[in-house]
Amino acid sequence: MATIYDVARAAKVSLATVSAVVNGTAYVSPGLTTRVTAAIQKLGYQPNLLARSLAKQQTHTIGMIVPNIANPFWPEVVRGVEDAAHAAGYTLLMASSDDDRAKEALYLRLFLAKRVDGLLLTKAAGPLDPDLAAMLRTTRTPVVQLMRSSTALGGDKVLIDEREGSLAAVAHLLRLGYRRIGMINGLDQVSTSAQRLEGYRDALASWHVEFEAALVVRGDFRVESGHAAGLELLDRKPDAVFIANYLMTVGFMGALRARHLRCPDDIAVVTCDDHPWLDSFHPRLTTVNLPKYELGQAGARTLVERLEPGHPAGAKRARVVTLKTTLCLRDSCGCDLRRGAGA
Amino acid sequence: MATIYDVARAAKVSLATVSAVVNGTAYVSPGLTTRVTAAIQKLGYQPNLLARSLAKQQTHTIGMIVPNIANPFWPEVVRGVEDAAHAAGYTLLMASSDDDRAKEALYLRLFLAKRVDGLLLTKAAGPLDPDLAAMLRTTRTPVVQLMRSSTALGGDKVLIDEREGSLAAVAHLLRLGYRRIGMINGLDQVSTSAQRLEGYRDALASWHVEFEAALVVRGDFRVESGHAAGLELLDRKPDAVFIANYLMTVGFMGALRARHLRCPDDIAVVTCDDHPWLDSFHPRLTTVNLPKYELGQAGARTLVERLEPGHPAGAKRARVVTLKTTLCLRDSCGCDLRRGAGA
DNA sequence: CTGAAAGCGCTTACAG
DNA sequence: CTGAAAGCGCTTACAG
Repeated sequence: MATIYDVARAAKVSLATVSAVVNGTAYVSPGLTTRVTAAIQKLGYQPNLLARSLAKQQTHTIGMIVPNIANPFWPEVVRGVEDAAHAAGYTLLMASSDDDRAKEALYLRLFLAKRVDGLLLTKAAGPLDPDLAAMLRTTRTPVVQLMRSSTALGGDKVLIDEREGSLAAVAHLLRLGYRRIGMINGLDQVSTSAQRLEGYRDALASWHVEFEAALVVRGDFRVESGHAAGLELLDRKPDAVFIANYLMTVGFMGALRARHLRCPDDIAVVTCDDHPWLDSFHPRLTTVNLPKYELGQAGARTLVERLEPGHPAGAKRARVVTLKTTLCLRDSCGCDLRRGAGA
Repeated sequence: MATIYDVARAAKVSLATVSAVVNGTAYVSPGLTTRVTAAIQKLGYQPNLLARSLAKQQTHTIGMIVPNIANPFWPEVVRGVEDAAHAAGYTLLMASSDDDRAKEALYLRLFLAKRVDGLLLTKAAGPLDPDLAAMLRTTRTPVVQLMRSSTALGGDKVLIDEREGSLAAVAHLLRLGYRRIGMINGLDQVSTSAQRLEGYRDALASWHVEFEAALVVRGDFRVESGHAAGLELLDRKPDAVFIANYLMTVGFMGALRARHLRCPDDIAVVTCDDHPWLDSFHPRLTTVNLPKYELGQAGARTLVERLEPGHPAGAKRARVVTLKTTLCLRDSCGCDLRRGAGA
């Protein structure tokens, strides 16, 4: 690969001049400019961004850590990030933590060592290694928390109003007349799980339905856990169930089949996270639609704003943006069966 | 951040000594070693990988370009890549091309400028810019082609035997007695589309069913195109249809609803790409299961092998590995309805 | 076994 | 407006 030296030599100018025309960072006379661009053309010169990054102390790369890219919730979020990041001139380093703190720490250190300009983090279940928190602080690497909020970390956050979404979902079930509403929640020590539980409890409370601890069981966002949680929950004879994500709902449907139960006839289901294909297959799921793409997009934009000069970095206060959900009514809640029944 | 200079000064040794203990690249006496490690501890020194990369001409980063991470086919592939790459000490730069050649070229140049050690590329529809092909060659950046094979590019390939998968799918439909089998294929100028069509035609041929060009319509892998293609195809009264991916099948199901047709009662469907949730919703799709995770894993491993020394880079011939599909029988093909009917 | 020096390919004051 | 020089933070021959 040709270097800036080669170009300078070919154009018979100095390094600084080449750099100036490449970056448009200073006026260069038309004559020299054409000589330089010609040399660049001829040599096929492409600036080495590694060297540039080292010199400028800025990589134009952002690191993103999600729990698991293979969980269908995340790809759309990543796409939002990718589009917004790219539009602002940033590239994306990606990794999955599997909600494993050790893995998360590993990737975090790695990304820091690679000198990403900033991080988009969906905190793995549990606290953040204090070492890491300190490192984040001393390196002054901005991190915006995405989807999940950890108190171990300050800074910007882009979240979804899970409490309200869950409340709406459970209130809908209550309105339809269901009274033994189970819940399959996500991992403990994850902020969304706490918020969803809160929404669930608030809905029950406002309908004066007593909270029954045995009706909420915990999963880990994966299919198998939804299946296991479902079997456990079904023994307690709920008439409806609210599930924290799609993959666990898939598992729950398997549990239903194992018990020869039908949805929504025997039991109603409302779940979090909508997908284009839910319309086409039965039972058509009623869901709390989470704005995935917008989440990623807003996250990346927030990070970029924090990164770009012009915003006196230290001066700007932490920002937290909260996106709204919408309830997406279909068949699995038993709307059609129950309409009016609970009124 | 502390630099290697700071460590050297604190430990009262030279740079080379610090480098030697950090990298374990040469013997250092126990005394100096402890002094150095103590200094590293005390200063919280983390090597700057950017500087290292520049010096070593090696970033331990690989770039991956997929058509669209939000298409549910890709996340699992990315996960396979991520796991294998990370296991070998590589980080992943990711981008979606949207099957847009210009976007692909942009990302390719960017990744090259960032000096990725190698690339995992699922070629966007259409040829590769000759400039880019030349650049890939002169920089000697290994690229392994994933899922799709472009003749514009030599080198390693990790593919799926789409022809055989499609043949099995269509043969299954023929065996059940269907004779007017439509096809919704993917984008033109994409190798998988050609192979799937080939499998479709071969199946028809071996059953002595005449190929009817009007029965194969083209989509672009997205939901809307499956819907539009479906409406078009349904006018031609097929009794079964083979669809090239999941998203288009989702769109096709919408077209079925619009025409008040049921699957499999009125029309049978077999599609490519299996998912955990297909078991839980109706109609339960019969699919050609594509080994997504394995594809990504094999791709990353192939690339890493090409990258690691010990394998005389130039000497090793291009390798192409082809993964097998399996037919996953469920309800949408009408197995239950038709068993024996076509025999 | 250890250290001084050059080099990786850029950017950016600072003179002229 | 243009150029020589130092610096970004490492690695790696090469002496000693």
